[in-house]
Amino acid sequence: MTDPIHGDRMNGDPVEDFLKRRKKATINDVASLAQVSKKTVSRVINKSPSVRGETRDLVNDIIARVGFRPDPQARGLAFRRSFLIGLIYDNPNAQYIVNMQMGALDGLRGSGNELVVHPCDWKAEGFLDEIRDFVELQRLAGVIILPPVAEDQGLLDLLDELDVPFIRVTARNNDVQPPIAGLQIVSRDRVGCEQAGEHIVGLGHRRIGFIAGNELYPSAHERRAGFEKGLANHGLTFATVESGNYSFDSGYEAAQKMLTRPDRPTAIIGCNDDMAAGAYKAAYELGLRIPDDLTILGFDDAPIATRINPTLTTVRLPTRDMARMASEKLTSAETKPGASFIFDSALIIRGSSGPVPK
Amino acid sequence: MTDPIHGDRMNGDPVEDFLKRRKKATINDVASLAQVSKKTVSRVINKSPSVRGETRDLVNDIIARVGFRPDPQARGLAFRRSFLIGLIYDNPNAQYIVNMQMGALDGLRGSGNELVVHPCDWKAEGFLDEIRDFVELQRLAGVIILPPVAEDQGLLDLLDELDVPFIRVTARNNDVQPPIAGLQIVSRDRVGCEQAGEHIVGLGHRRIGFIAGNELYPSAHERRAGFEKGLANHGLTFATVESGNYSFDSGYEAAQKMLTRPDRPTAIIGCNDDMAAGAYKAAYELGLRIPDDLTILGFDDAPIATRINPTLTTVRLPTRDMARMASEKLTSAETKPGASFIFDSALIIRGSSGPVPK
DNA sequence: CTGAAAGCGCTTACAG
DNA sequence: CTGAAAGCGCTTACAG
Repeated sequence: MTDPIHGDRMNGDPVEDFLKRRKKATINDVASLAQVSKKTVSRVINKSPSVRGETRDLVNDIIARVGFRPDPQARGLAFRRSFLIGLIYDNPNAQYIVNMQMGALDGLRGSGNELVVHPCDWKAEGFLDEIRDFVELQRLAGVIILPPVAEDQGLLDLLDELDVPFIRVTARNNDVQPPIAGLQIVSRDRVGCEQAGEHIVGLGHRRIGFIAGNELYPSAHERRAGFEKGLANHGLTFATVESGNYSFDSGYEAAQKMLTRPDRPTAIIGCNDDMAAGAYKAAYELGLRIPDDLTILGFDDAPIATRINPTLTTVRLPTRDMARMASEKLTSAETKPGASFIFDSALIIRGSSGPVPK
Repeated sequence: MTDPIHGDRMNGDPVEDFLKRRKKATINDVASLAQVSKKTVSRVINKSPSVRGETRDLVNDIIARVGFRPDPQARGLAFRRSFLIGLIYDNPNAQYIVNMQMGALDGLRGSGNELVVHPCDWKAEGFLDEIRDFVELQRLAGVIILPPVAEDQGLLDLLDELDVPFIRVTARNNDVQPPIAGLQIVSRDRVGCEQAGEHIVGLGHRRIGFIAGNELYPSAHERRAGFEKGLANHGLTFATVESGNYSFDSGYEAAQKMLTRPDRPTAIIGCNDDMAAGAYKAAYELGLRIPDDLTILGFDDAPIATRINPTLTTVRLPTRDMARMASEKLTSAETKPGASFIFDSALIIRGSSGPVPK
């Protein structure tokens, strides 16, 4: 037995000898141990079909035994692109961001890509230049964009120009707003909101107030449409609507206005949990008990939803799953250009919604 | 004027000609335009002192005009390390994580490094192997470790072995616990907690309950020591202590126990905001008003602190600044080995602390 | 199906 | 103070 290929059966096995040197294996080591050219090893790494099965198995065996993993920097240099996925966002919701990061990482696991986070100031001048520098210099393998930046057409055009694959996360409903081309993860905020609307009507509420979000954001538009649909299913409309901007303070102020009117609503829907929590504060200050005197609903199922008293009835989106899908589809060769992936929201009933006060 | 070096004064300026090709400049382009070797350009990039001032200025001028930025992958390949900083953590506090990321990015800006996030499961088996793979494969330029993983001696040993620079964020007080070597950002949780202890004693409270964190965590130990010091300054000790684990639920249960006793405390301190919020829930269910019937304090100044009613008196740490310092010191050549950088916490008085009930 | 040569864009080690 | 050669660890383009 002096077969150099099956050297493991010999004394002085070259693979064992190599391992004794305790050095990280390179493609050259694998090539020489397998007695093929480095190009062939490269083909195996990149799953080229034009490698004889026997050769492939031999090379893979050596790769496994020496623990070879191709250097992403060297590969990146030759490929003219890195193995880095950029995550671009300008969003104040910390739990949302962390969920998205976790999900994106879930989808990247085993792909050889890493996640580079890139919070930004969407409204700053020079925003696009800054993104251009980032994407070009890092030669990103792909970009995931979160709302609301994901609605910036200028950014999308830039990424197209830079020829970097990207995927957007959005609540945009292409039946309502002009569709945007390209890969996207679409949340149907409307679905759970309609359930929520039905829910409070079912509890007997008839005077229902709504704290709106900025309707330039698809999420705000879709959520409102969903809540309205839920009411409309029973012939109702909002008794009163105040504008908000998704912030706690704006929710507080909007609720104050509604609750200090003589015909105050018996239920208030916030377009997100933070504004709903602001409505809690207004109710607290006015001595209104939740849900006995006032029902409140939100959207997001943020951590705060289960930490305020009573716990908040809200609508949840599978954010982590959405992000996992985003990174999977972004990095998969099978993904069809322009594909959309849809996720539904769902109502979560907790303690803040109760029967209409007599 | 046919001076090739100051070609910009001629017709057919070579730099202008190059720019017309609209291709990203490489070190070779800069070298040929500056009529020096690429090695000299390399020296300028890397701020080698052994370059004649005149040559350096000329090269820098060309670099600026063609917008040359060295390719991090190529540089990384030659340097045998990347320009990536890893952020390793296993921490459920989303706002804390986001703050740390923002701060770390603040400190990295302009350094040419990017931030690769690496949440992990500290208690999973194979944790260290997974970190080893990550650090080795990416050839990280440095690692930032957040609590509580930052207390894992096995991890620190591994990073030492891998010879990657790292810096820890910790609440560990080296006067109390055995010191850990290496770069560290140290928060003095004790300081603000002592202020907080003084604060409630000053409000007249004498029966004070404490919801502890896991005292294996330096933060939990230090905070407790600080609160106790604040009381001790006035000859007081905790009337009752319940254990907790930093979770909302554990705070809720601990507070329930304290508040259902006949000699219930008039003030409860939670070792973090989440547990304090749990105490709110217990108080809410028992019909106790805050702060009229019960004073509550927390630690963190998490988002929830200003979203619950009344707003929570708490202690704040400059988390973002700490992280900025971490990445600055980690990547700076001037940083002395083993240096510590100290940050104090501070009391923030809000609506949840009031005079002791009569 | 496989390989030798050249190249990705930088730096190190060595000269001078 | 500056440069020509070799190399980092991969892949592309071309042959065969």
